[in-house]
Amino acid sequence: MTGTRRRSYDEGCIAAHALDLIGDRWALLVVRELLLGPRRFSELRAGLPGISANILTRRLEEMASAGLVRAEAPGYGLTPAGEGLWPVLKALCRWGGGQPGHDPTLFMSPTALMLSMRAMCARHRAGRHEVDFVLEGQAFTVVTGPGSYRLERGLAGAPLRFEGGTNAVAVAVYGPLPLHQTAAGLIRFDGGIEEGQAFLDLFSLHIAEGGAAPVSRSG
Amino acid sequence: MTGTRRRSYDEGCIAAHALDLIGDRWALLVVRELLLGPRRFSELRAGLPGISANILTRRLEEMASAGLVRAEAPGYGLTPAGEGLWPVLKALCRWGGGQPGHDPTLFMSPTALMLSMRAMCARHRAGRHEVDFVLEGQAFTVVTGPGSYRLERGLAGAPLRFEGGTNAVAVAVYGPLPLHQTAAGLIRFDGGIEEGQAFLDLFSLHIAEGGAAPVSRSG
DNA sequence: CGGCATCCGGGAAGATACTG
DNA sequence: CAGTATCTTCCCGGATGCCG
Repeated sequence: MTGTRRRSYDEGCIAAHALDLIGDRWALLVVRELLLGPRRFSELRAGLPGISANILTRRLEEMASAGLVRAEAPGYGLTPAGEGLWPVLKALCRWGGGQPGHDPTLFMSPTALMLSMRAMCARHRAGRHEVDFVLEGQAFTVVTGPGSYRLERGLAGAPLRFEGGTNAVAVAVYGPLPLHQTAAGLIRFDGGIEEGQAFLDLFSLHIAEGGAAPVSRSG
Repeated sequence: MTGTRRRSYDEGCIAAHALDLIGDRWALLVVRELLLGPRRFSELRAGLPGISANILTRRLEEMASAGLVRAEAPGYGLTPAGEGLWPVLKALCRWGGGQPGHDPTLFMSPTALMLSMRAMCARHRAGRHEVDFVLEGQAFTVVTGPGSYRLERGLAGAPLRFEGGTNAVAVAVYGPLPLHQTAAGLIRFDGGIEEGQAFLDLFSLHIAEGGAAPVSRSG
């Protein structure tokens, strides 16, 4: 049987309502894995190695009945409501990047890294860059510009290209080492190293607070 | 004693890390109740009627050891890390407001309503308004301006003033009726009804994506 | 193999009663 | 007022098995 009546906060607060819909364990991480396009059941499992199959099945059912996910041709995709969760995930990334206890050596899915970069990019000072990524065989393209950030699956034959394990590329992006010291090791970098460094300099796990007003007063 | 080892997603993803810290049930709602200043244990319970005392105790302990909450003079307050969660809560509000199934007749805490308004205000087209609120005895002051929104506890003797039950005021703010039809009933409104309507027109549960202005319901 | 159903153990959530 | 103690309920998560 379906759970008939799911656990609810029973509040009129819209944040509580949101948490009624996507507050269950794994739910937002499933959204994360689907944000760049539909995925098959096994691909979802590969991106969420900690989830067990029956929990993923249950989550997908619940999220489908909540209107966030729908079964598609060979797998599952987000509905527009599900895609609307990107700002939530982005806010989580920007907050979580500043919190201690983060262990970048733990498993990271290619989608998770690419989305975290979209969340953490200082796009207001971004020049135009076209960058291809190949992370454990999965291809992505990033195009930055002043105030804009485009991220898609697939390759574009961009002048810059990173390839390697997701965690290794994450170290290149967020770690302290300059690109010319990183590239030789676990990842492969193609393109101009100066522009590659300029691109990587856009990303930091610790977001500058925006400068003006404290968060508690405005926002 | 402490839970020794808390459940974790064991991922390097920073969103997963964030959820490790504030993904537990009730955690973000506790943050919500504390965002406008410290609260006593009983005040937290009053703002979260669905939580039981032992769960609240446990959550506060865990959130304290995660560095989000600290025991203060008579109760509990947020640390800077905890206050940094406002963008997450704001994103949840803005997403949840557009999701079906929301029941505004359910319990709503004064803090929840005031924060939801800060999240949903179309502040880019806000004129300057000073508004006092008294919700079930709790006082708040809102000052809007173009692009700004200040919200604090306490009264400022503002020219506009709403008083009443939280849910009734929420209906006035988000509901379809114009102020002159609402005010007579469950809530009390003091001040110029035109300016009051202009103020209320800033708020909608459904955020227009590109910033297009929702239809005014004053006419 | 991909997807889903079922059974079971452990642990968190939840209700209630009680204590300093 | 601010929790603690205890009991029950339910969800999570692992293992297994069924069916396409």
